[in-house]
Amino acid sequence: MDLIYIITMKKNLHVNKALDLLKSSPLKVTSQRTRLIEILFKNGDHHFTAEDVHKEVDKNKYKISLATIYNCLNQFTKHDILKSVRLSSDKIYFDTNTKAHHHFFCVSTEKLSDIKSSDVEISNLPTIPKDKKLKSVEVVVNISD
Amino acid sequence: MDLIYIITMKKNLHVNKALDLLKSSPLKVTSQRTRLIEILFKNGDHHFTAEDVHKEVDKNKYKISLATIYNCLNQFTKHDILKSVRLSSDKIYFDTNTKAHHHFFCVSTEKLSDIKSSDVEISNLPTIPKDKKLKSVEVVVNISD
DNA sequence: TCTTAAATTAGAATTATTCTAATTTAATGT
DNA sequence: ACATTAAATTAGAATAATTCTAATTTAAGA
Repeated sequence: MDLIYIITMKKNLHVNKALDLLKSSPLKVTSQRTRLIEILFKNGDHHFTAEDVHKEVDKNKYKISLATIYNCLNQFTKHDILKSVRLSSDKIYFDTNTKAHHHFFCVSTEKLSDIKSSDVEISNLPTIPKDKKLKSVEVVVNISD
Repeated sequence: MDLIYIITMKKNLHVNKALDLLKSSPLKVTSQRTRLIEILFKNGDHHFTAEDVHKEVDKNKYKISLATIYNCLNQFTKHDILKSVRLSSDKIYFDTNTKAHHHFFCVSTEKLSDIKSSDVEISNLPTIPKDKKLKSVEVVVNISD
């Protein structure tokens, strides 16, 4: 009995980290947000669209409306719990890895995957136009089957 | 009178190049396509959305439907007369420069501009996943006011 | 000129996403 | 514990860019 109890207590590290980020953000900790974080972070770094999340929510028989899914993904992105990525796709992708890094995008499967930072290096950062400030540098390597 | 005639004959180099591409493509040369190319290429390399083109068409009092503008931009892209670019924007951008190159995107003004190829260099191209083939490498430097 | 496949068009449809406005809830102060 | 209030959730409507449909027109080759 004690053993079962211990196993139940064992929480996923990535989930806990994301929950901590949520707690230390100005966002309120709601059951929807907690459940979404559990779904999104349980398998470590990965990539998904709002529709992917919607399907996973349904599969888990959670009742979280699509509007809430969009709200949460956007709020999480704003507060650095997620990162969003735009590609040659009509959908917005989200990434649990919020650190600066780059991506492969397979145009056949529409799947996104990380490029290790060490695997790509930009040797000549171009000069930013006068009066503008740098936001981010995104490298997308488009691949196909 | 002869002089006026000569000036009228003087055609824009970029426009002529694009018209030649159209002629040597399998696409039919229609008045709509010719007019669009004249509008798009008259000022050399630049960037625009379908809506930008729609406004310019209206300004020139041409009657080209929005459906045709979309059809043409897509066909031109497919046949390498234009190139399309996706960014952290809900709109698709088109570029008269079809050669491989990179972009600044200003998130404040939503304007796209070219980065000279010589101004950015990727020193370590990451290893493409097995069974996939490389399509393109796109570097977007997001900037803001 | 005839033929035919391609192009154009208006307007409807689609799709991802955002908005609205009513209801519920979390967190704070009493 | 309880009341207050701002934030969150929700269903469904709205939006906006883009694509589709199906009827008409046109370019280009026989």
